[in-house]
Amino acid sequence: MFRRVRTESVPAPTIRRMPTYLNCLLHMQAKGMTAISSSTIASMLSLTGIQVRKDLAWVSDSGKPRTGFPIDRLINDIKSFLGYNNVREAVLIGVGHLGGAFLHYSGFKEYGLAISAAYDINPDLIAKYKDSEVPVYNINEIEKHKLPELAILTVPHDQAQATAEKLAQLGVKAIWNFSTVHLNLNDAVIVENVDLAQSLALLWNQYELKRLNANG
Amino acid sequence: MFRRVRTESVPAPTIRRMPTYLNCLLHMQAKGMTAISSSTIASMLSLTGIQVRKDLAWVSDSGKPRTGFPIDRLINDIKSFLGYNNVREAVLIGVGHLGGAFLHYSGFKEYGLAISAAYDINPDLIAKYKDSEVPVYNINEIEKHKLPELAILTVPHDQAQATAEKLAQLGVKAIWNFSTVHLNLNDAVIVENVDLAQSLALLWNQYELKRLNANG
DNA sequence: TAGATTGTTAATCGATTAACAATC
DNA sequence: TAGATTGTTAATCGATTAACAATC
Repeated sequence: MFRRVRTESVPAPTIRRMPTYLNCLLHMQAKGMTAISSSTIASMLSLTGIQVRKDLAWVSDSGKPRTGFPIDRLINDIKSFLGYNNVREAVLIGVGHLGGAFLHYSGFKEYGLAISAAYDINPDLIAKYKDSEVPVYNINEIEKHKLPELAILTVPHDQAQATAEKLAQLGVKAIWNFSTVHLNLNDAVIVENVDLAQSLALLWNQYELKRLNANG
Repeated sequence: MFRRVRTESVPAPTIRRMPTYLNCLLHMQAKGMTAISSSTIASMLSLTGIQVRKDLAWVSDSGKPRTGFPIDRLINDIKSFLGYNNVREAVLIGVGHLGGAFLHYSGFKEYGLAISAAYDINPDLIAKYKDSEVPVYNINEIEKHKLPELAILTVPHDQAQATAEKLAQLGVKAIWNFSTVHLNLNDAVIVENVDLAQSLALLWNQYELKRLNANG
């Protein structure tokens, strides 16, 4: 297991590509491969070998001239970098359509993420998940509980800022924000936004560009 | 309505920020404001005035010295850029947890996106949405239907590539890919990936960095 | 050894930031 | 008019790509 002494921090684009590399490697591992070169990875992911090598150098020193990267070890190095080898607990705030889907979604545990409890303000939704494996509490009770440092925020946009402030007050250190609202919080709290509209905007822009080019 | 003659294309980071600007402006509009300066927008979104001005220059020429940007017109210019003023039809492929949430989600229509039909391979899921407003068909029937050019792909990862190939064959030009698989398709098809693991990786990295700094 | 593939150092490219002239 | 705020042109910063030496 490789751990770089982090004087510089890993570039954000590199971090974003890591789960993609991991996925690709798991696929090749399942196929029985034991080693792979950067250029093979690159061609599978529509990248360049240089970029793959530079990215992987941040998290692993397992690359060997001639043979490339040993898949098992590289997978472990990436998982370790991404924190998948430890379990991180999180609370889920809001169990509407999206939050409800997360409550059922078993995939998070592959990312080392475990939802320990969920909260909502709506008694109907709380009742709906009465028999859920993850307990769903009324948000009024949240102050009675010891919270983990990570929260997943899936509340309607008009409640996002107020809820986030309360979470920060209760000791939450990082918020995975699925509302479209930009949260204004103390710098001590890390916020990562997931906004589908951003992704859709990129898709649409490319689509239109291609259409315009095609039609002269 | 402003339309730049696109010789250069809009930078991706700029495109990604557009929905955030729009959201902020809608908020201020609801509060009764009629004009706003780039630096006010910037302070609300933790950006700089310069960046906001440069971004907005791509989609609007409504900025005026002394008074800033007229909110109504700017909103319209951004909506127009993002394609929210027209309706784009899309098919939804896969109605599991995430796809099911999308089927109910009314928010897409604000983005000018309308799900015209959904498909799945699982008869139980098809039956579950028997009375859904959006019809859910068996994917075996998909070839009988005329498809729109946009597809939302929410199938399990082991079916993603094959399904995408079929969609491409049937004339789909753009795929919004929620599976974690990198799709290898003809260049004619645009693919935009949404991978929660990428976002989680960024969150986690920041969290760890801060923790390491705090603990010396 | 020879040669494929790595990691590093330098060059390029693009986005952000700074400086400032234009203008309502 | 004076001054606040815009848009533009230049400088900086960071990521990607290229060139190449190191090495198994």
